[in-house]
Amino acid sequence: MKAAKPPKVTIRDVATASGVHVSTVSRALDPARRQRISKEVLALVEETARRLGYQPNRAASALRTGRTHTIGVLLPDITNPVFPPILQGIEAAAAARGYFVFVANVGDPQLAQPILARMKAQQIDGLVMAIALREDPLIDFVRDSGMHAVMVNRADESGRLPAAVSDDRLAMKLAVDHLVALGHRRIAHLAGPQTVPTGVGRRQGVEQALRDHRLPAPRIVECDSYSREAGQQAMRVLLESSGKRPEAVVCCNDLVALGAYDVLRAAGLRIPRDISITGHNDMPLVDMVDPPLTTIRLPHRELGWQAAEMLFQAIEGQALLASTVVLRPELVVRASTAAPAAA
Amino acid sequence: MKAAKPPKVTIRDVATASGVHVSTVSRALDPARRQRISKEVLALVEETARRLGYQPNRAASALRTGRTHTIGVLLPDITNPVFPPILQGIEAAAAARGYFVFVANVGDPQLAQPILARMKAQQIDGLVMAIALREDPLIDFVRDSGMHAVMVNRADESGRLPAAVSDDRLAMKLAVDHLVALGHRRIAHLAGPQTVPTGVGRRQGVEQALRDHRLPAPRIVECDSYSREAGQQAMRVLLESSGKRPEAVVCCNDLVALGAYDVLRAAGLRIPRDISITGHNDMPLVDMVDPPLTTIRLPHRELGWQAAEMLFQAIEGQALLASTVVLRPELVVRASTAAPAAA
DNA sequence: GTGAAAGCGCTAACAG
DNA sequence: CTGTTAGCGCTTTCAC
Repeated sequence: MKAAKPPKVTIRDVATASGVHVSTVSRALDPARRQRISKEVLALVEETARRLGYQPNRAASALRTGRTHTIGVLLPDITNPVFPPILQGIEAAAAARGYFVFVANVGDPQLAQPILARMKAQQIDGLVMAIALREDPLIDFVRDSGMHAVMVNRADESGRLPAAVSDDRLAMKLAVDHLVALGHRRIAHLAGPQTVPTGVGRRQGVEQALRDHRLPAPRIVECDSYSREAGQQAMRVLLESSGKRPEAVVCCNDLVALGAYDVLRAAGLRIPRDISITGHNDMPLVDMVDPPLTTIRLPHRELGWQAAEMLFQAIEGQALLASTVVLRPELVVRASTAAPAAA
Repeated sequence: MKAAKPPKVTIRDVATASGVHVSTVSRALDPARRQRISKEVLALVEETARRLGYQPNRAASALRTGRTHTIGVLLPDITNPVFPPILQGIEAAAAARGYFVFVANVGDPQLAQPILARMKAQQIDGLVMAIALREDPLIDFVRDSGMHAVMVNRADESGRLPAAVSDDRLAMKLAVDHLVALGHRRIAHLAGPQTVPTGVGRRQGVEQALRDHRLPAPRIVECDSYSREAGQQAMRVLLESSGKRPEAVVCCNDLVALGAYDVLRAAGLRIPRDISITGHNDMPLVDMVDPPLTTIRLPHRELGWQAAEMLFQAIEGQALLASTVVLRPELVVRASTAAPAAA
């Protein structure tokens, strides 16, 4: 039992009600060119539009102009806490420009292409991609489809698409510098999957930072994924490997660091007394774990905002100011790092 | 420098290429009525459509039919970890039916109405609302606008809109039963804001469960919001109030419980030795805090899925199977609860 | 089972 | 500055 359905009021109704032609109404209601309308008519039209409760029909305008004021966002997993703030940033930028955002979770990479096809059918004006592996053919597919697109969080190394990313190398340098300043020398790295740009970038960041300090190259164990389980497994491998135990471990992200926590605790080692640990992302609640995690905070929301802004620039035909925006991460020192026990 | 823009292929192109009329193509490509087309023509049309790379233009079909295959979702804050799984559920249900989802963060309740107006302009087919206070006029606004809408996570007590919710009373009963079984008698409750349905429901759940055990009514402190800060403040009030210290505290959600942790730790009290704590939501990482939090797990993803399914039923004109779907929460016992130290 | 024709609501030339 | 006209791509009567 719905209430009386509100009678759809169109631009035509507004036109007849205010005694002008539809095209005049169309112009009056478009901010971009209401200036070409006389003050009186403008006021009249706006008034009657409000009075009648006129709501423009975007579907009609989309059909005519080919622009829907809609963008798509492809995420691997909205449940992963790095993505909500990114999405929030995108959404905020979109709202500020009068755009809406379609979100699609692309759990299985296989689904990306069909989802993209459906988004094209919906006539999206542009696309923000937070997925894409290294050398992903999807990027070519997107470019060839002639769609405006940008990447966020994961850079496109080949530069085929604009991107907004955090500086992975700097992030790892911040972690290493901190550990070195505390007096650590034997530093290991639990690296992210080397199939993904961030995995590579962070590993290189650790390596470079250690070189800069003229310290030996880190022992590196690669994780299968950015998960706690993968972190556990990698930490186990690290502990079981020969040689002296590292004094500190730089982890590719917080979940992996927490996986390392699990294994170290099970092995009877204390953090940070026996070993220091750093993460990356500053996920919610990592300040509540035991011990609170020293990590790298990323400007996730800002990343989303910037990516969306770049996209809108492209959509609106302006020259892009930059093809890659790199934002600065920040070190957050907590209790999982300390000077080594024995000098 | 874009690649050559792909020439838009329309239904008309498919028609001429296959030597039939556009309306035939239209029918052939619509699953609902391709049956009225002869096998040969059907095959021919499908083949040429594929060959030309035809993509239907949803904007055109939307203009004609008034259906966009698009729904809107209003969230208070996607950054709050309860919402991503809900959104994921909604999105999955939508994708399964060929719909897309507009997400809007409604940080300030004042923004809800303008956002809604814009969504209407976009011709959304329906709306999932995860916002709405008790007695929220927004609900009337939505109903009066003649839009299909459902609520998720927060119920509409007045029954004006269908809803998918978790059973708040049962959730609190599970927590109380657990604490009573451990031997606790003096149980307090840090309640959620009583302006919000969940805040009221959970409080009533605690009260009822204690009555069921013939135990005294709980001491109750109301939190300003579902945040850690509010939890700290409420716990401080509880500790400073007169009377014997409670043996256990049932918190309205995990963040509030973690706020309680902060204050108890600062006061030199140990959990669970001196006091037991329970949460609600089973947020990511609450199993990693010190001590791991006993809490209530909600079927968030399922909630989103069910809400979306109800919405689609309404959109597609079927009678709703239920006006409120209530799903079962589940107790997750960890280390923040234990028998009281002294019997 | 298929074709013809009209039109959803809006915008973009082109006149005046 | 405003009106006229045409049509975006699709669905849907209504004929045949």
